[in-house]
Formats: sequence, structure tokens, C-alpha cells
Amino acid sequence: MTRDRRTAYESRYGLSLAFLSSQVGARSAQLFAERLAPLDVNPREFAVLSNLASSEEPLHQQAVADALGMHRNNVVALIDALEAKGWVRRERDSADRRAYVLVPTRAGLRKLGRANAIVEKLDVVLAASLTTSEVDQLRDLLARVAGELGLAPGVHPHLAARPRHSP
Amino acid sequence: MTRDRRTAYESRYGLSLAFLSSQVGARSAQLFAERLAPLDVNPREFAVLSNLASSEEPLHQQAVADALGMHRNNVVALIDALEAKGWVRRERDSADRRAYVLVPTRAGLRKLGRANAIVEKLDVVLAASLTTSEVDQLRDLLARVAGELGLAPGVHPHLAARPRHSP
DNA sequence: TATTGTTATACTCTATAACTATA
DNA sequence: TATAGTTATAGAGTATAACAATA
Repeated sequence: MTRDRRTAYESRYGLSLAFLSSQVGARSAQLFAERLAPLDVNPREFAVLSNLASSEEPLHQQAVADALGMHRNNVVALIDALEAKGWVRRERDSADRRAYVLVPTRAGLRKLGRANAIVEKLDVVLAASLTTSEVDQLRDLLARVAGELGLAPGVHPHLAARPRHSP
Repeated sequence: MTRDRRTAYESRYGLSLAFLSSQVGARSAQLFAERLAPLDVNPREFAVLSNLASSEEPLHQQAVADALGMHRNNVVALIDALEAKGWVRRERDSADRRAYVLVPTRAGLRKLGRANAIVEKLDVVLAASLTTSEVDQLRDLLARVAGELGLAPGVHPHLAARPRHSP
């Protein structure tokens, strides 16, 4: 009976691309956050750290906000936290005294390395029941859908100003 | 330079299955919520309506909470809203006077039909750059990953009690 | 006058616990 | 005593607007 209900349920939206991707993506994000937590990092801090580390020139807070689609107001507390943990330093920009240059520390880069390792391990879990070529297919198809949706590589929609709900 | 940064960014996590699925899924959920809003429905109300409509026997609030992985406290306001809009009726269960039986109204079922049509239209958008067989592949692969993650068909992780964050 | 970073306030959503009425 | 539904309170997270310092 529960099984019958589920069957009917599926037939409506449960197997739509939109729902399936949302379901899998939400669970992935939960798992990522859970596995990141023991490192004392949350996903937003990870995004900022990664953005700083992979930029060639030093970034201002406003630049980070722009890159990740966030409002600069919401970057302040994030940098506060990263600075308190000793992973990022604020340095006054000598060229523009209003702004701070954000510098990831050695400890911050080590943290980032460990966080990236967690992403890789999580991918192993997601791919557990797929062959190698299926993994490549899925990655390729998802990347094409991401492009179709206008998503920039590495920029998560939840980082941006968002409407008040989703699920 | 922006392009260079992105390349470096991607190489770290931007093309992981975990991040790609989370990114695509989050955007799908946003789009779904946006397209649903003009119907005066939110995604949680949609989930409840759909669950009620596809159940063979009438459900109690607690049963809806169980089916969707929600806490019963959080179902109350949802049913309040659905009842206020005339899409669901509460009827005292004659067999158990503590409980309500939830009955979707004809107007509620019409709303649900329109919401389901929105899911279908959204799928067309997601699939815009894929061939028919690629759509089937993607659906199949996502469903298998969903199974691997222990996700029940039609039950969105965000409906459940959740840790305080995800992106 | 515009921009960078900051702070303050209000609002939404959720978790938790306590309450009532039935069983 | 346990359970269905309800209500109240507190907390996290965000949006918005306003502020100081500098351009």
C-alpha cells in the first residue's frame, strides 16, 4: 500500500529531471556540509577560501562577493570567521585605503586541501553504483544542463541572494 | 584573467558530481518555486497536496509528516494554508477523534494538475540541449545515484528536519 | 557623488518543548 | 501512559537600509 502510493507519487513528478536533480543535489549538499563540519568549515567558508586560493591576484571583499554572487554585507561575517580561525588575513590595500586585501594563510590553504579531499571522497560515494564511463556521462550531462541554466562554474546558486525558499 | 580563475576554480571542485548535482538541483528548485509562485503555491504545499492526492486512503497529518519526513509541528501551518485556500479540508476521523482526515478538494486537485504541468515544462527547459536518449540516460543515472544515497522516490531532503545549512 | 566595509533592524523558517484532547 | 494536533519561544540566516571612511 505504501508501495502503491509511492508508485503513483513517482508517476507525477518523482522521476522528472527537475525533481531528481534537486533531490540528489540537496542530499549531496547535506552530506558535504556534514563531512565538512568536523574540519570546522561550513560550505560558504569553503567557497570563499577556494575562491581566494584560486585567484591569481589578491581579492577585496567586494570582489569575493561579486565572484560568488553574494551581497557584500554577508561577506563581512564570513571573513570575520575565517580571520578568527587564522585562515585568512585582512590587509589594508595601499592603493585603495577603503578596501581590504584578503590573503589566505598557510593554515587556510591546508584546510582547503582537506576540504577538497572531502569533495573527492563524496564523489566516490555518489558514483558507487556507476561504471567509470557512466560517471563521465553523468558529469558531462550535468555540466551541459548547468550551462543551459546559465550557471557559472563553481558558483553555487544558494550563495546568492535568494528567494525565501526552495524545496 | 577571470577566465583563468574559473579554470583553476573548476579544477578543484566545480566539476565534481557532488557540486554539479547540487548546483543544478538548487537552480532547478529555485526555478520550480518561482514558476509555482504565480499559482499561489509553494513547494512544500505542492508536496503535501501531491502526497494527499496520490494516496488511496485518506491521510492524517501525522501520516503526511511521516511520508514526507517532516515533523508534525511543521505540518500544521501548511495544512492551515491549504485549508484557507480551499484546497484541503480537515475532517474529524470518526474512528480516532484525536486525528483529522485530510481531504483534497476539487479545487486542490485542479491546482495540483497545474503544478504538475509546471514540472513538465521545467523539464523541457533542463533538457533543452540534450537529445531524447540523453535525457533518458540522465534520468536513469540520477535515479541510480538517488538510490545509492538512500533517497525515497518523491521525498525531498529539504522537507525533513535538516541541519542548519547546505550550499 | 560613488564606493568599501560595517552595523543594526526586521523578517522568515525551523527546532524544541510544552500544552489539550483523546486513546 | 501514549498519541494527534496545536501553540509558544528561541535561534539561525538573510534582506534591507543606514552609517563611516575613503575615493
